[in-house]
Amino acid sequence: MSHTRVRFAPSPTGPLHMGGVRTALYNYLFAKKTGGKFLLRIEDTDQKRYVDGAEEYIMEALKWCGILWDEGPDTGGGYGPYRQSERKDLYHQYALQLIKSGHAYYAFDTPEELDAMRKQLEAEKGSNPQYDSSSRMQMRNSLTLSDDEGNHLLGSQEHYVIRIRMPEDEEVLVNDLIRGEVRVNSNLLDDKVLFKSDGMPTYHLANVVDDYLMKITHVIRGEEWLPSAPLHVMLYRFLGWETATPRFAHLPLLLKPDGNGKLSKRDGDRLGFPVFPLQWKDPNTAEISSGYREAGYFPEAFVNMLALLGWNPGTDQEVFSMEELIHEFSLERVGKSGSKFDPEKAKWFNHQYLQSKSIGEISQQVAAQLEKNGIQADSTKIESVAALMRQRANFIDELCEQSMFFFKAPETYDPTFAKKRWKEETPGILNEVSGLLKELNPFDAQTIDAALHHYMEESGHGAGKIMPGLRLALVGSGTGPDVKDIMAIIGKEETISRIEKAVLIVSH
RNA sequence: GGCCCGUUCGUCUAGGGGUUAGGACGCAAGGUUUUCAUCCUUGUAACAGGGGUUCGAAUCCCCUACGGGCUACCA
Repeated sequence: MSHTRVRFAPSPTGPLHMGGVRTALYNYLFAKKTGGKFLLRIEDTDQKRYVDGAEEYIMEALKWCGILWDEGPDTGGGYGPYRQSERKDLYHQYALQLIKSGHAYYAFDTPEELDAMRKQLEAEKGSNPQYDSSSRMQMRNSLTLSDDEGNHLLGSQEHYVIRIRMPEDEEVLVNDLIRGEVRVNSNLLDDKVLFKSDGMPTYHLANVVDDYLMKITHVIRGEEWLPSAPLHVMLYRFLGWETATPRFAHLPLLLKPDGNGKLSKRDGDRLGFPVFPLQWKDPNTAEISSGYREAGYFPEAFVNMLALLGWNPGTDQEVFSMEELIHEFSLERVGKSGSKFDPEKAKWFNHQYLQSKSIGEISQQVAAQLEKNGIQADSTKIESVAALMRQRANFIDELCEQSMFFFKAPETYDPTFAKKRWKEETPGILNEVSGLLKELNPFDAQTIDAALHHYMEESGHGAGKIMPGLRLALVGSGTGPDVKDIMAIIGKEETISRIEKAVLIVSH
């Protein structure tokens, strides 16, 4: 059995959509699972739509996700170049080959003529105007023109395209790994342009030629390509590569969380979640689109979430490392129907990873985030805070936000909580507690806890009389972890000082 | 309009003739005897509709409805 070779072939027309990332991921998983190669090929045959920085963005995004290619524009490989614009000279000969074998022809129709044809056909037939076997003989092409005329036009620098000559009434079979056999009659297929007047191939020709030359064994791509798959099958046949036709797998689409339709950038803006892996700034409009990386997602969580959107292992397991995904993945377990993206579940995945990462790694990121907010602290303290606070958060920045009081004494006190829990006797109690805390040594959570309980017994005050006041003094609000843990982390001096300050301020 | 693909809790999904239709997210209630979270427990909720096939259909077939994709000298 020959080695599997799959490719991800994005077009550098902008940032990579998360649906595109998922396509890349499934290709990658399939390649690694089967011990094959994963290649990255840039499909930049449309120079009009080329966007500066898009190619770099795609590569950076894939790398961030840990989706690494074995062959690609930067890494090279035995089948390069991996940018279609650099393969430009390759394609013409195959178009020519098709013309010679009678499977393609030159067409000279101008855009205006094509437009007129469509309008006329629409009027005549009521619908479905196509450049196909039924209409091609009414157009200006090498089939209808005399050889002399045709040659003259070709020689006179007149713009022309090369179209496939779709045969009449033939059944075209696409064998799809996900959907089974899809049959289409060739009468429904039109004479698609294969070679454009600008000297570039269209996607259809280029992807078939490159897949063949790059020895691609499996084409795993989005469902939007299913309608043109029969055309690609025909191309393999006409080029004489029928036995080398790759297996196809058309992936279901990623849908918007509400309503219908595929997930778009608009939905992200509207519902407040990123649809791109990385932040992107449009070089033309300067418009900024948010990314998962900048939103605080771990790449592992992002990838994990994406993997489960359309694929499942058939077990209850939901958290997967990349290694596990590679081990478990199979195209057979990819679903057929589109998946609505659920931003809430995405957060849940990040929460899972925030819990399972090492304290060291979490602390490092917390420290970096704190520094951005102008806070420096020693790593031991940050580690304690991270360990105590991470289970309450989904993201690093959320963790930091909720942990600010560890590093800065409260300047205001939540009035609602104060009104409810700060009683007349509270200052007195807090003064007693603070006096007691002064004597504690060591000042750790266990000792503090014991002292607090001892005080409760002695004084007869219940926890409800003591704790809320302490919390307000330490945090400034009614939220947070156990007060004894807070005290232990901020230390004796700071604890005493915050209590004294609160006693002074909260009671007015 | 035409062609193609699809349809199980609100969402992601398991299920491949016989199940109390399972899990997860979300939501709700209770618990962890200070809060807010986390966490644990419980609950909530689905086979689009109609015909077949069969002793028996979520599972197989057909039709309808609905949804989506494609229908460029874009990918």
